[in-house]
Amino acid sequence: MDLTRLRYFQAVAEELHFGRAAERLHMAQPPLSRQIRALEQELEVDLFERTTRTVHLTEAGRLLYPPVRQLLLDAAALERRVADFRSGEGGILRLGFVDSSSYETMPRFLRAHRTRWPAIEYELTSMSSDEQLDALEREEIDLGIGRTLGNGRGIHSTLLHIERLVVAVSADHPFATRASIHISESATESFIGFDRRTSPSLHAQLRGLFASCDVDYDPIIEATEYTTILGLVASGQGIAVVPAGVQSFAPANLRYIELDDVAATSELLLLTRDNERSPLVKRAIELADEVFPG
Amino acid sequence: MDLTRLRYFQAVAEELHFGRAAERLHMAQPPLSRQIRALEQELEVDLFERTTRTVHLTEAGRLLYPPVRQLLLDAAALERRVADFRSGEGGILRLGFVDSSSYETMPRFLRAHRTRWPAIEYELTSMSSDEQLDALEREEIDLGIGRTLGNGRGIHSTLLHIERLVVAVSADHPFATRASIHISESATESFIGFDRRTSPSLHAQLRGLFASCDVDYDPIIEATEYTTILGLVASGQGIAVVPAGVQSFAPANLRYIELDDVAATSELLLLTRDNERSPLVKRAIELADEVFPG
DNA sequence: TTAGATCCATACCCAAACAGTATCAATAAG
DNA sequence: CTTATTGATACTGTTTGGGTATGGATCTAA
Repeated sequence: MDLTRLRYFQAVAEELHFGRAAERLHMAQPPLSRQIRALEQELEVDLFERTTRTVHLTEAGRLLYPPVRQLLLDAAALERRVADFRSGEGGILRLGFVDSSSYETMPRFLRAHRTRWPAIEYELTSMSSDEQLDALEREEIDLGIGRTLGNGRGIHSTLLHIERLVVAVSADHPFATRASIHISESATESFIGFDRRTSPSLHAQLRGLFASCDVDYDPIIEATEYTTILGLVASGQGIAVVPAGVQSFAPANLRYIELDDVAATSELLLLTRDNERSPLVKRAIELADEVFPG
Repeated sequence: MDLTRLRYFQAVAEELHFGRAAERLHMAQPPLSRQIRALEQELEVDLFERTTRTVHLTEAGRLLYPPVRQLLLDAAALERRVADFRSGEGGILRLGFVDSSSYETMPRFLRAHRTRWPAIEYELTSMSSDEQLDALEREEIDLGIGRTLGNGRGIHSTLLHIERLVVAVSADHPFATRASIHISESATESFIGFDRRTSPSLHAQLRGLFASCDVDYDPIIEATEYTTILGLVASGQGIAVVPAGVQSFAPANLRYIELDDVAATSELLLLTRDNERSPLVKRAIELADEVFPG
């Protein structure tokens, strides 16, 4: 079965006249008649009932016309898709993002991007910052939203947002009534943290921050999603240090406490390959500069 | 754009190896390579990035793969559709039915038919019995559910159901408290009836029935749908003689009264062309005999 | 009734498309 | 440095598809 023949079928089915259909298809009538015959023999059903004066659809023809029409429309859509891609209006962006960005920054970026380029499609994968750097190198993603600079690995980064770190505690924890605490006060706490194997650089960053206040940051439970971490915190199994962005995830018995320490921040970065040549990615970086100034 | 080339594209995209893809397509590798090149030139985009050792999809290739796969699945579905038709399991039945059958008999017939032949599609058109006879002759429908025999017009009929005629009156009408009446009692009533231009034979039938009791049946309002007629009756603008089947349509202030006259019946018939050769229609008649015995 | 017009089908021809074989060029592995 | 692997190229024979000319059937009009 061949799209050309289906196009011929559609034309004849709509005109119910071989001459006019041939004209519409910019061809002569005899080859059109022959192709329709060939299609009928291929399918082993008659599609038209013809006398020398009239043409009309058989039951099989009526049965086939609607889906054939749809198939041809879909094929045309496919061609438009290619045209969109060539014009730079379409394409596919593979975006990796850290789970903690999925509450604020990632949706905000995506919304702005979709508004500007509605024909572009996305392949979204949640992954840690370290996984993003690997995935960028292996060309498995085009864009990352993460927290780790990829210096010396051919990774370009654009600052999206400097976030405060906050402490998540359950509602019945002594800290819950405080407006803020110092890191040094948390020396005796049990921590719940992001999985250190998945995200070693995040772990190292927090460990360094806490060490500067003489606190040993060594989570007793680790998870790979913030909903898991915060659920464990809410059930009173420990406290967690998290980026401020996740605060929009607010179950009933969970409280977020500020950290007084000036250094308690984390940067969300837009990560791309240094040698990126895709205009889609370049324009995405420019858009990020507009949407997240400073 | 050609389905064959899209099939080649799909094979290479899935195998990521020209040799294996060619094998899968039962062809030699060189023509496959050439066809892929031709497709790329036709679309003016590169679909694969190839070295002499590796093949992988470009962005355009990734963008195209899912819809191409879908298009090929749709094309395969089209072929199955034809196969279903040839095997007699599929097809399209154009069914005309009188509005009054749409409350009981038509749905019952359709349910039985769909259960037996799930791959068959339907084109349902509400039309009067007389319109059905015309439509059958003009081959615009294959099957009719109506009340008029098409004797001498090459129409075959199968009895589905003998229905009592009943009288619909509004709740505050004198007849409303009666269990039954005689036609002769309705001599002074205003009638609301089915449009006589649309359905002359139904009008003639009722007129004849009432004349045998010396009542002049001459509706003052006529409509082409029973919901309209019964709405007007419910609002007290007259009474109507209707087949018992419509009683399942029961608004609050509407009452149905039996007719004592023995002749007050109407037959629902399955109408087909006498010279019908379609096995679909023949089997539909057989099914009707099973589902509506007697 | 007949001449003309209309319309789909058939016959024949040529050009373009396509698949096969043989072979080349580039790269990776030992 | 040799060998195996893999995609690209060159060349050839066959198939496919479209064009022109024409035939045969049917409807219309004089």
